[in-house]
Amino acid sequence: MGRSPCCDENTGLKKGPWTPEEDDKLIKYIQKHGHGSWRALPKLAGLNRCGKSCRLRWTNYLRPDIKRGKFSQEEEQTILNLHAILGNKWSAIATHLPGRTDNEIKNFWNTQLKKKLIQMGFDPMTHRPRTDIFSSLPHLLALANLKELIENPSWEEQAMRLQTEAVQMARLNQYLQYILQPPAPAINPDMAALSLFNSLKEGSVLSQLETPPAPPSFSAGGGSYLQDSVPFSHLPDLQTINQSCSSKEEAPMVQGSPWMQPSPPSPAAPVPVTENSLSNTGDACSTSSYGGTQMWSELLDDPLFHEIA
DNA sequence: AAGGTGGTCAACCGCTCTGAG
DNA sequence: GCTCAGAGCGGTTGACCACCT
Repeated sequence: MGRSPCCDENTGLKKGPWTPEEDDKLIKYIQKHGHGSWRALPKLAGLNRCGKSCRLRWTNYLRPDIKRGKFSQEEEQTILNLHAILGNKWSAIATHLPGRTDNEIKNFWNTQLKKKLIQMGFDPMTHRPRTDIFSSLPHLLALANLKELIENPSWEEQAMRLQTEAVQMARLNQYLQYILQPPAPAINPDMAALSLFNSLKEGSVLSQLETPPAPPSFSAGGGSYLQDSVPFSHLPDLQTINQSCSSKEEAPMVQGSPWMQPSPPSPAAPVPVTENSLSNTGDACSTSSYGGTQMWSELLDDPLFHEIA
């Protein structure tokens, strides 16, 4: 297979913007003969262009049924709806918007709709509330630390504190990698979570995110206690994330995720496995959400996040 | 007035898909 | 079933323009 040779060959064909004369030739030829074979068209029409270039010029610009100008509210909504279903299938989306070309829709999406969604706090790929907090956590924490550094005159204290927090963050990172890695290791992340989070709670930045403290009264079945006792318990269930992410539509987003890198078992000693914990096939799926939307929005409403932002 | 910056959009690049031989 | 040419598609680039400093 591979690439069409027509644009590959160094044939001295013209590139770049089309002149009105070229447009005129192309329009007249197609009106008279139809486009037929695009490859053959340039020669027949007397154009020093490759067929591909002619096709693009015609379909994206010269076609008589092209609708130009701003997208209407309805069109915008249609694009959003279709993109949520079809993803970046611009040509498929274009078939539902008479007079609009895939290129035009693609440009509109990239320059305007995408930004709008991001500003509204939605992931433009999944159309769901953004949940990439973990990926930006280090930056947020750095900002938080910077803020404190500026406000607090005691550099020695700050240095000590930062050092402690660095260790804690390293452990947190290790933990996150651990619970998000593939299921192979037969360990129970819930126990690790309890241990690690308890150790992180005192005096760390994490404690600022905390929900009211609760005793670690968990059942042997594992899992449910997290909901009650762990600072991040108001976040969505990672298993739900994984189930959601295993769907074909979202899968590409997690390929090669750093969260998937195998990592040594957490020092916060895991305990034998339960069936539930095993299904945690782990990727961050970091930019998407699902049933836990509300919980995420609660987190996002946390004053700390606003303060940092 | 000049230079910098950001947004828009036409056009290109390179890959995949499709159908004929 | 395989190969190849042509068509189509999505991502990216770069020219142009408007606005800002």
